[in-house]
Amino acid sequence: MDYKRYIAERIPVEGVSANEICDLLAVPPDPSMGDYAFPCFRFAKILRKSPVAIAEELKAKIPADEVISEVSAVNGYLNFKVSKVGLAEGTLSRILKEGANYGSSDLGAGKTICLDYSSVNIAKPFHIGHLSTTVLGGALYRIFKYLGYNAVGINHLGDYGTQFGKLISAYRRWGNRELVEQGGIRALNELYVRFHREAEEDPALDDEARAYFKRIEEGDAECNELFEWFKRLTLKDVQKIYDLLDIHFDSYAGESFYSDKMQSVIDELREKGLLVESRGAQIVDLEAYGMPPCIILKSDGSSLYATRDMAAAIYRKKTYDFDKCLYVVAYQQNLHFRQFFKVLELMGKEWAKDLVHVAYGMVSLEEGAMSTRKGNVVFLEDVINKCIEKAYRIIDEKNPSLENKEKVAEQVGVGAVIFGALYNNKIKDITFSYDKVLNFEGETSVYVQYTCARAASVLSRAEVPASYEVPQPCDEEAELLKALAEFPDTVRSAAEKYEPSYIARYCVDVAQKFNKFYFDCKILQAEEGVRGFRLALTAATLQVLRNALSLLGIGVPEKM
RNA sequence: GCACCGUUAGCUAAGCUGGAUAUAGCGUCGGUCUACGGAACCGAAGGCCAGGAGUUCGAAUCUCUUACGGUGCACCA
Repeated sequence: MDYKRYIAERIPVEGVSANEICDLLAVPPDPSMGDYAFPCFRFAKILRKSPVAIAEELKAKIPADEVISEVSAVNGYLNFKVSKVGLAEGTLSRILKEGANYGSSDLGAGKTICLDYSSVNIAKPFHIGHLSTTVLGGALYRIFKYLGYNAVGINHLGDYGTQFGKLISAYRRWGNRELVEQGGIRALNELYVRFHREAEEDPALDDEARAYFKRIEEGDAECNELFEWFKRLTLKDVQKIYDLLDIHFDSYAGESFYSDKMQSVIDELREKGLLVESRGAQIVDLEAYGMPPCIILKSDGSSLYATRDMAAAIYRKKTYDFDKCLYVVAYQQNLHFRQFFKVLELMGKEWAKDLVHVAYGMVSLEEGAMSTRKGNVVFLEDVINKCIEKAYRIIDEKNPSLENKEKVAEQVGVGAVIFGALYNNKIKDITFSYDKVLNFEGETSVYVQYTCARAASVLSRAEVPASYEVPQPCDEEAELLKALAEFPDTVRSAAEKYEPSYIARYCVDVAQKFNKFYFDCKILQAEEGVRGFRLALTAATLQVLRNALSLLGIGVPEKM
């Protein structure tokens, strides 16, 4: 049940609706003060009474009942305690009944949300700079699905541009079939890095690359065949990582997919009189909006990123009729998104307001920024493998007899990588360090998984009885119950704010509360009349943590 | 120069639409301790919430401003 709502309906303040009161209800800093608090300060002026007096008067008007067990007036706050037995019964029965669906809803029924994330570049290996978009997008995708939305995951492949001319040039000069077949994407990357190194000495290489790219565009069979091969290799390589991270897409329509869909955008811009010539290029002037112009066509007549993105947005609207379209892309591209969103708005697309740039902070190394061209990158595959290895070593040491250690080590190691990327607000920059990712203590996924393993271990020794008494919960139990009851709200606000970190932090909060409970209260040896309840509480905790972690793409081993 | 973002304990961070003594983890020091899994639990030390001004009964939170840091600003994506 909704306690806030229940309480709000019983607070009689003249001229203030239950809805407004509900919004004002807060949670006191210390549970001993109460479960909910109503601050009376802002009514002092209207009612011409002191907040303390208002609280006292309201208190007199609210009788305790089977839900509200106590009302008190303290320093202008009206504090409420709710019946813990009621809280326990309601929360536990709901979680155990709904199971894997606890926290889900039909909030988004009938609505479609497109999510553009990960967007790998062909022939470039996945490095830790791609982790955020992939893992954030993947989590949001699952969260929205969980809330009943029709989510469309789009991997907007970076498969268009002169860099592919460079790649073909490098391959022709220094590569061969065997080399690339054996070395895969890393071999391609080395060719690419070498091209840049040599092009610094010999600028003629750049001309050659441009010529090759032109041939791709013109449909030259040989060049396109090579390019398709590079594309296949990249997707195959990256799929390994997507499998580990539990990432899925419904569409792989990338930049090249839109190469024949840009002309109509250009025509429309021209028709609407938005396109003007400037310094030889075709632009949309955005000075009135405090932005530099959005370049639509270069002076040589070729298209740009913004043009393709607009074509893609229009295509997506037409194809999916989305209610929202999210772009999970680093904040460096902030201006670019503001520009092309504005141009679409100027074109009269009323749905331009539904385009959202979900910006996140950048990842750098302790030595500074990463650069694929210069070759100083940390490959995601290496990071994941190191984490899995470390997990394996620890399992081997702590629990040598564990079955399927490899599988468990994978869940633990991969979980650490995902969790590390999702634990903080997405906008914050991250300095990557192995020490941080490989830390398995404290506020980490490993701590949460360990908590699950403890709960699962208890439950493997005793089942939750079909019916059980609910005693007056102690503080540790009550705190845990309150946290469990919050899960549906947490999922909703994570979706609203596009912040999977809310869920990650929630997991740690629940785990901490469970561990406190676990330490202070015996479960299996509890006296009759308490044991069933504690088993149910344990089962409910495990269920909620499973649900929460699965939204992040993290698995829960039974034992570890 | 202009724009956007950030600045909270030694380090890494929470703090939702302003509300009661600012919250965790790591690290440090001390304790629980022979267990329903110690990858745990408890306690201590550690803070002019970058500086200043304003709005308000009340500001880490809102506004303005300064400083520092990051990012972006015309034919790359």
